[in-house]
Amino acid sequence: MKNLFENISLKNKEKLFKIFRASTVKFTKGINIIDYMDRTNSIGIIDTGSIDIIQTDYDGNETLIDELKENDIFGSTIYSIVLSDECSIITKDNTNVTFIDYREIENAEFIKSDFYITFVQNLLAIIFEQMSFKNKRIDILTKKTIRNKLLTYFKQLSKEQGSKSITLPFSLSHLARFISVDRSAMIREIKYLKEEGMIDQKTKKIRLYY
Amino acid sequence: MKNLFENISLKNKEKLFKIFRASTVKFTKGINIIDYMDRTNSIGIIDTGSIDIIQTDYDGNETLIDELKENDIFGSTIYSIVLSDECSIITKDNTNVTFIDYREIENAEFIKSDFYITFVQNLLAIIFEQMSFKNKRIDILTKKTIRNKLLTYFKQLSKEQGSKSITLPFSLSHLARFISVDRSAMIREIKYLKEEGMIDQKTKKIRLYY
DNA sequence: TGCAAAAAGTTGCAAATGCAACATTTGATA
DNA sequence: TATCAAATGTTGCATTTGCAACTTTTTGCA
Repeated sequence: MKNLFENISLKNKEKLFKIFRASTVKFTKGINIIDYMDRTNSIGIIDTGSIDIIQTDYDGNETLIDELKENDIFGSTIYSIVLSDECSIITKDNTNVTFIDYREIENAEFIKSDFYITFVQNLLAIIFEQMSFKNKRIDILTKKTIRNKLLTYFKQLSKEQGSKSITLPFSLSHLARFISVDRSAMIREIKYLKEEGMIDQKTKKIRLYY
Repeated sequence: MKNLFENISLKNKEKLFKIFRASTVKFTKGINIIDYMDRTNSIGIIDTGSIDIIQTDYDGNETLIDELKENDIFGSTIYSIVLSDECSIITKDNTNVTFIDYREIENAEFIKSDFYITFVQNLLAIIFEQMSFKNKRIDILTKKTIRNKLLTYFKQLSKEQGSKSITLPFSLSHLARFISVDRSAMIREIKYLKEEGMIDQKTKKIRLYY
């Protein structure tokens, strides 16, 4: 996975930080970052660690909007409406985040320097990757039954891992949140899939027979 | 909405076309573009017209993955796994699409020219907008009931249109496909919302009371 | 290695949803 | 303006799902 400052020297990285009025902030586990950021114009890049973007609606239900890891980007420009008051950005580990002022991408002075172009290209690559990730999630979420959501996700993994034997990158509880269904209902559906001989499954190891 | 070639002269646009091995293709209504594109390395930009990205699974169910309009971008880099065989890209009108070779963004020779930077910045702006759109759709799709999907979507529109009186940008049938629920079940839920005094609705005009 | 917390798995039941098969209204156009 | 297609709206019913309340298993770590 590409890093935002890949192929950029430390010196030039510091220059970029100046251009973008960037600052790196260290958060401990379990902090809501949103209280620390300028909601209107800044983009956060995760240097190390990981965060969850969680929305809580009026009756207290929590939905996992997004989960971000190293090199992922978040911010009001990307989430716009989503990043409203009901939203929290919670660190899952000790996490370092670099905030840059998005507006400066458009009117930077050092615009013709090599490292500026490298930076923008890196940014582009990261965003493309995130786009792809989001499209895959939408592909799952638009399926109407838990069964089809699971099968779609398994097929995606199978393609990525190049095999009919796949390993889930996270726990089943986590998978349920990711595909946005009730955990127990999901496990029940997995049981049915096993009974019908569509899959074999033991915790995170799954073999597809379809 | 930003155009990919905003602030770029016709002459420079032509240079960019050369750099990116770009070509513009005219499609009539109802064509599946996917047959005409290099699936691995090209990005399509819609100059005029609109397209639907539709997935058909084994039992013939069609899901609307995405619907793109002028200036939107699509391509294998973005959709990766989604753009597999079950996927079709169908023109809804007469549509002009410019294909560029994505790899050339990274190793272009004219990299320091003004218009190249402008181009990349335009691309960035367009992608940010699409990201935001996708996040909003995920926000809706992760809601577990039709009611919450509707309320979430209405709230988004209300924020965008700056009013509690909103106008749907498309038909109700279309809305059902967008939030990926059964149309009749959705209309039933809208009826309940009206009965409970949460909203007023007449075709595309909706007033929120919550 | 033992213990507490997280994850996995089960089940009954009420509520929500999809589906099918209609009737009615709206809108485009010949 | 007559006509046909698309969109809207309605309803019954079977299926799917979420939810709650459990038990059992796994895992991290003191």
